[in-house]
Amino acid sequence: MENPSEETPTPWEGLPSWLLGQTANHAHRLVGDGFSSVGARGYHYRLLATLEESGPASQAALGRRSGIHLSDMVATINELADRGLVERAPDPSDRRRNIISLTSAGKRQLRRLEKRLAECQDELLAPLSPEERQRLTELLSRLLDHHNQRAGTSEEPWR
Amino acid sequence: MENPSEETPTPWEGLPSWLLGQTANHAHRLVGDGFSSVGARGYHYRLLATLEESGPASQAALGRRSGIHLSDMVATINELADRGLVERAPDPSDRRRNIISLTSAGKRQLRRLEKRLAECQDELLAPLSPEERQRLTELLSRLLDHHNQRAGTSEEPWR
DNA sequence: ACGAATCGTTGGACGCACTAATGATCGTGC
DNA sequence: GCACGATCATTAGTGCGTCCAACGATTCGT
Repeated sequence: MENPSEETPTPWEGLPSWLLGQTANHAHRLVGDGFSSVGARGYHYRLLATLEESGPASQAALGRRSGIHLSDMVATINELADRGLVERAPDPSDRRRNIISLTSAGKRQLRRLEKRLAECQDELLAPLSPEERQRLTELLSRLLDHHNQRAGTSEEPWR
Repeated sequence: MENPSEETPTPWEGLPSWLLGQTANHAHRLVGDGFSSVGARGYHYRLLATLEESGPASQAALGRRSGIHLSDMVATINELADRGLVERAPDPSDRRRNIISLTSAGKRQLRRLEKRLAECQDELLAPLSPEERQRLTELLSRLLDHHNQRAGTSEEPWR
């Protein structure tokens, strides 16, 4: 939002959905800036992290594990491969697949991103005490679980 | 995110910034769906609400009050004007300006949107008790205030 | 009267999420 | 053994929200 100068409060300003969205915006900007300061963005971190924790895998598998849409994997991997952080190699046992793996440069970049990320969490939660941070995290987790569940169950009726 | 099916938890899943973003996503979808069920989107509500509370005004003024970028006001007003919810008239006293005003159809639409919005808040916070809702709102407000303040102060050095 | 500021508008960008369509390739049921 | 359906990678395009750069037209300050 460009102009935070508000004399008269707007009707939507107190709504939880608005509060959530705005706070998430700040968080997003914080994290995004942190990432872009080392030439990366969210998808890069998510892919690198997934790659480290589950080892080399096909794009589709990585997409499932990281929650990145298959369509967006292509560009993300292109970008990372261009920077030499990741390698794309054909799978000899299944010619449809590419096997993506983390290079050592990729690992170093991941370390950098993790560091930035931790710093951002702290900046984000700066005005909150440790107990408050804990409570906020717990409340958000509950909300998220609830809504993720709803999303999962209504799609299950396949088969 | 397309695929919430995760066996192994990912490293970023517990981070406040992630929780915030995901929850905000659900909220955004909820509200967006609510709005689109009456043929509107977020900017429409914000503009209509601003219009009601501050009366007819120029696009620039409305942009400042609603936090909608001047560039985006054009399309928003076009869409609302096409639906007859808003009227664009030249300002006789300043030919640069258009004066935007709310029609009665616009007011009715605003009522609908407010109703949907309230329903969405409830759906969003469904798993939380009234006290928890209160606490969440308070924590988020604190965070938001903190970060909005930071944004405001560093730009002040005009004049 | 002149330059600075404001107003509306256009056209573009970005990040994230998602849909649809295509051509390869694989696997299974029959 | 092979046809059909599923899976994989890729391209292209949508949507929302946010923002930037540039433009002509107009008005304001001095």
